Amino acid sequence: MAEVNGKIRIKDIAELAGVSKGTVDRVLHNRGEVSRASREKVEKVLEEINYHPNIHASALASKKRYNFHCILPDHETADYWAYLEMGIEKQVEELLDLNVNVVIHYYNQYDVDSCRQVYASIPDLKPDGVLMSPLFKDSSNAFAAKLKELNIPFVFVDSQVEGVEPLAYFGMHSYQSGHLAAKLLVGDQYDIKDIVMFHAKRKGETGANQTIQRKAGFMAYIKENNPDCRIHSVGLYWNDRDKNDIIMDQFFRENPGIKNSVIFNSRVYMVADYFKKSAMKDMTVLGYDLVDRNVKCLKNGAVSYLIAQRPEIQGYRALKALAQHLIYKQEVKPVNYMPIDILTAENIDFYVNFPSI
Amino acid sequence: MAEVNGKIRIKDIAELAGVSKGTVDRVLHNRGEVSRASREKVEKVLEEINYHPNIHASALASKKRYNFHCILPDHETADYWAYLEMGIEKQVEELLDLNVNVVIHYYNQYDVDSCRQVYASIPDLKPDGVLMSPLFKDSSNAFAAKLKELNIPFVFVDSQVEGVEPLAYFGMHSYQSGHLAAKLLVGDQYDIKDIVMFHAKRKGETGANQTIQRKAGFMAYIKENNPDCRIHSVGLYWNDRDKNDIIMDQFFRENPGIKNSVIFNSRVYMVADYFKKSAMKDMTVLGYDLVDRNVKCLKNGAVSYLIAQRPEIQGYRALKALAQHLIYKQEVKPVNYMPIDILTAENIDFYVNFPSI
DNA sequence: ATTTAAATTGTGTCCGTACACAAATTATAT
DNA sequence: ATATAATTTGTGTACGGACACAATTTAAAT
Repeated sequence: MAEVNGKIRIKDIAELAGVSKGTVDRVLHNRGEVSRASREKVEKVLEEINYHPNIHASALASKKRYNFHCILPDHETADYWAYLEMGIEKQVEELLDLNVNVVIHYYNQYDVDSCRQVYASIPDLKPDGVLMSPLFKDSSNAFAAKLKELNIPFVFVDSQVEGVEPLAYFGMHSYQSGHLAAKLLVGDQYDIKDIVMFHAKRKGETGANQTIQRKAGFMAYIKENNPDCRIHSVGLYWNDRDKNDIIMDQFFRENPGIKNSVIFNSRVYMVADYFKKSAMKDMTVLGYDLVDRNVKCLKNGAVSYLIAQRPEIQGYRALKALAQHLIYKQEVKPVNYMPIDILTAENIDFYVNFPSI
Repeated sequence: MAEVNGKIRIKDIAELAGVSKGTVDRVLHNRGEVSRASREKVEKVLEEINYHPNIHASALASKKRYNFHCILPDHETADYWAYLEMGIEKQVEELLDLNVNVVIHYYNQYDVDSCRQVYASIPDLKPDGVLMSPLFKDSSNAFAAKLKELNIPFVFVDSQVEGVEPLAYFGMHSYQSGHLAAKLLVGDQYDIKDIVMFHAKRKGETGANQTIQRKAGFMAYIKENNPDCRIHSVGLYWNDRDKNDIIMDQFFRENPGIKNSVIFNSRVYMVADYFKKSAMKDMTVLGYDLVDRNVKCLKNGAVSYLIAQRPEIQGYRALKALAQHLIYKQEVKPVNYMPIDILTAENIDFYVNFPSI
């Protein structure tokens, strides 16, 4: 039998220390001048008792106002970013009564300029904190440096960029997730000698950083655990299905018998659809992220494994990190790698149905 | 760019409706008598604006006191129940300033009587809510009925018992987790023709309910997807390592070449240790729950897969469910199946290092 | 029409903290 | 020693809602 309690308030501390509650307040929050004698009296009492401020009273009385700004790629409903944003919204609800105002800004993830434009508009808004997904490496780096200069704390979600330290990062350890992908796809089935890996044919500054890391982890695992296995790389155009069909037709004509494929992003449903259309049964397909179409493929067997990274929690925690730092003055863990979740037809339902926050 | 705000308080509603804040309060909380005219005026205003009570002010002003009682098996550090209890403690912290007092009672999970004794002691404590792990089916059922009769809401964690509906259940869908275990262990590797399944040789009323379900799901999957596969069942004594060695020695002498084994509880490390000791390499071993020793086995390769069920979150959410029901008067989802997490050497670190709450 | 009871409504205080401001004390200057 | 400034301390109010209690209105009884 264990019990918890103990209610001591500021006025109790004041009484015990023989000072006024104003002085206790000054000691607690390090504001205003306090004579050495008073400070010591209060600190002595604080050491002896264990005081927990009443967060509700504190929140209620606080006169401070905060403005947080979030910068995310524009997105569809029910895709990866939508889930991340849902997490943000959840945290917004909790921050509402803390006088925190949150604004979300969107940029086109295929257009560096749109992103730069958003970045440029932020400083004038005098944010108290910024949450951002630094898809564009260079621009994001420059913006982060600017925020650092302005002394505005910022957090990264989804991906990191080197150069400037954020208050916190929430996202996947991409390299390790590639390792896991390889383990799931071939594991120690040494009879698997060919794997096809699909990737996007894109251009520009666009990140891909995430997928590059994933791929690297994947290849490293294969090299170490199944060195005879060949990895075939095929580039696809996500927005041109007809072209893809031709590319894939040709590839599988030239490489029949390949049964294992992997895609390091959320477009795995496109590949799965192709296999379905081409009546290529018994393919083992692995991809990333729980977007609706992927979930469907997982359930009907067209995709064997999805690797997921709890985007809602990323958004929720990242925004919360700003509040913890600015409002509660708590320490914030700077690097937060998300769990790398493995989803199959057998466990997907419980994953999507369970409210993660 | 999206924004959220809008601060309307009770006194604003009162003003708009032309009544006093007391009346608004009565309408909002359905307490005391309110004339039809007043009620309608207030309700009309409420429909037009969107009022969100300030949870901090509400918590601060509330004069209610609550006593929650939790009933758990006694346990070691860092085992399944310890994690569940950590989740409870986390929630306790959040409930502290809501004037909620939480007491945890322990029983011996191998002794029905100790459990009955705890159950018997609860009603006198006049709990406002109860959280329990109903390992012992019959006794728990009777106790749940008693609580129902006393009109005390209760939640189940870990396992369910039929008969009496709890306010909420948080736990794994055992049957489906067995399915998943089978998929991971044999998947569509049709060359696997033998599997060994270890189970506890125990006696008494003790649940096992969970493991029975897991086993059933496992067998069903094998039967459907790999009907030629034979499942060998071996009973072990968890507290007698020497005896187990003899049993396993004999089994593997009689059945050489079996490479796949499964255990439907957290004692998988015992089996893994045996394999290690007996220099039986390349065994594929699957077990349940993230207890420390299992994690160690997973990392050093002695165990291939662990299936986990987020016990901290079970505890956290279950206790929270009581608060949501009693304090916030919110609806509570009655059945909450936890995600069924798949852990391997490749993703375990991120899982254990990520603070789940 | 009064009185009395019942129903309804309004007022005021408290919860624990933050913070502005006034009061008191101490230091400095003349 | 006194005036003045600087430092330190104490007091009071606001935050928004819960709830006790007083005040008022309406209904019932005589």
